[in-house]
Amino acid sequence: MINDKEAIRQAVYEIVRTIPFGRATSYGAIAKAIGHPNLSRLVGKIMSTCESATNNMPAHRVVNSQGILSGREAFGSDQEMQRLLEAEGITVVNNHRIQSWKTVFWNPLEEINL
DNA sequence: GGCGTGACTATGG
DNA sequence: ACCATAGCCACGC
Repeated sequence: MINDKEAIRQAVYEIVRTIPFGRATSYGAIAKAIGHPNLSRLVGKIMSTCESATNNMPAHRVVNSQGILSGREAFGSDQEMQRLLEAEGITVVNNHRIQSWKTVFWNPLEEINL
């Protein structure tokens, strides 16, 4: 092992960049996908420091397990995360929760275990 | 090493 | 739907 911390961050970035347009996933799902099912909070931490605006990182497609936009405060403006989601056809109810979350949800494990 | 914090999650009232 | 609680664990002080 070279550097766990860095490896995890890179793995998270890869998964996030793999989320298809118009879909979204959760912190816990990403944590599982990288083999660390208990590190959902760390995934959130990584997203908060990923500089999505300047890093080609669709961090707006990552929400919590209920489809709630728990990270919307980190996008500069209050409605930026919702705006980005709706720009790709995802409806957000009251700047809070993704509508039809069950169908919008994309499981990275399905992509990995093809 | 202790302690508070957090873009978390599951469960229960 | 909302709030509280408990488990979780890296991170920074």
